[in-house]
Amino acid sequence: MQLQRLVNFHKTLGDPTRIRILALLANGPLHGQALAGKLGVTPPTISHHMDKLRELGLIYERRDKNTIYFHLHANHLKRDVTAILDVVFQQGISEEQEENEIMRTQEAEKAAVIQNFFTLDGKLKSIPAQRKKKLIVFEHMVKGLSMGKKYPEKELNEYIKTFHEDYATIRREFIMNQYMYRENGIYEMNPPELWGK
Amino acid sequence: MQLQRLVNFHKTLGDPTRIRILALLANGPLHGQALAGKLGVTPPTISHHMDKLRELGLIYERRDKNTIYFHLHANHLKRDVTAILDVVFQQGISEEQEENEIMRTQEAEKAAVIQNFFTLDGKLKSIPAQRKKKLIVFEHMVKGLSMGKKYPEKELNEYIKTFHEDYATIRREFIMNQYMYRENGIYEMNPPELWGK
DNA sequence: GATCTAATTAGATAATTATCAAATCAGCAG
DNA sequence: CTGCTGATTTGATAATTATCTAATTAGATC
Repeated sequence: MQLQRLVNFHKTLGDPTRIRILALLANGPLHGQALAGKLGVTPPTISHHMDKLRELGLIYERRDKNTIYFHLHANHLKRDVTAILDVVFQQGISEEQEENEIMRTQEAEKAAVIQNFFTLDGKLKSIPAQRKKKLIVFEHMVKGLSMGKKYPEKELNEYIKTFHEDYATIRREFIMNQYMYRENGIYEMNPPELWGK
Repeated sequence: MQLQRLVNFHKTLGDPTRIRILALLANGPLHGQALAGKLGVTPPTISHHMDKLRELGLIYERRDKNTIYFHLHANHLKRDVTAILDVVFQQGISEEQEENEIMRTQEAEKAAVIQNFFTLDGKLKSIPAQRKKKLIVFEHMVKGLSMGKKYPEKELNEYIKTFHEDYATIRREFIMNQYMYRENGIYEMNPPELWGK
């Protein structure tokens, strides 16, 4: 349940090499040997750490020829870091960021949908049939992409595959629901005002 | 530095017994044997875990006769949990909670003062002479108390002592600057609007 | 001072794990 | 098919650490 995963999460972050890996990946993807070089350890050690980070859903990888590029799942990291507060205190986070009640309820609803449709390690169980829920799920996934960055179709597919194998359907939905737009094969995020319109 | 402390923090939270201790203390102070009983471990084990939690400044203790009550420093926990995001990403937290620029600047200023006047484990190095900085420091300390709760002078002293040994001066300042008020020996927080007035 | 209670310290054990070298695997380019 | 390159797996080692029992300390009470 909850506790064991929390323990794993913090145990995994409780290692200097792994924290440094996350910090390096925050500036963009890197392949294994590059990480090994920058950190002064051997490739097997990187493999070992990547296993643990992957288990938490904090990274995903994209392959190019023989080289595997590791990417940071920044939104997962941000989401999971405060999870311990939800366990230690009955309800999450602190008073000052409760904002107004409407926002809170909306967010709670979204959180519930995400809880339902994603596994603990961040995979999408299935695409919701209900439009409203579908949009919540898409928004969650799209938040892991960077505003202003250009994504070749192949890279976008790989990203979506970290959630669900049917990347083609989801990529099409991204466009249909205005989360992204395509310009001769290159994808880019729309501003949030357009999402779901 | 930063990194080693971050690692320690997460390593310490990476243990089920310690997380359960924090969750128990979130509902109010408990003494060692009570913790040992509820968790099904022996008192030495509790001592061991308390050492680690104390090192991080996540708990403080108050003695009553032979019994030592452990309290959770909830504000320290909340503060430290997201520290890793500041390290992994150059700047802290996420965009959506940046609020307006003025708030951000004020908060940054406060953070700088707190950084300067508190040690890493949450002790107050000295009482600032400048009034403005002093108020920031007091506000930080007062935030660890609970709104609406009544504090006997002795308990308030003990709390303040977890920051600085000169509890008498600081307790007096709390009153003079309207952070708290006293009613026949019992102290209680004022609403935030009055603080520093 | 003698005794009681609660906590801590000391010492031991078993489990976990970060790391490396060596071997193996998986694509890719001739 | 053959070799090349980067990643993973295997197996070993050293370090860390959660937990226990036994011994000790620190206050309080009588």
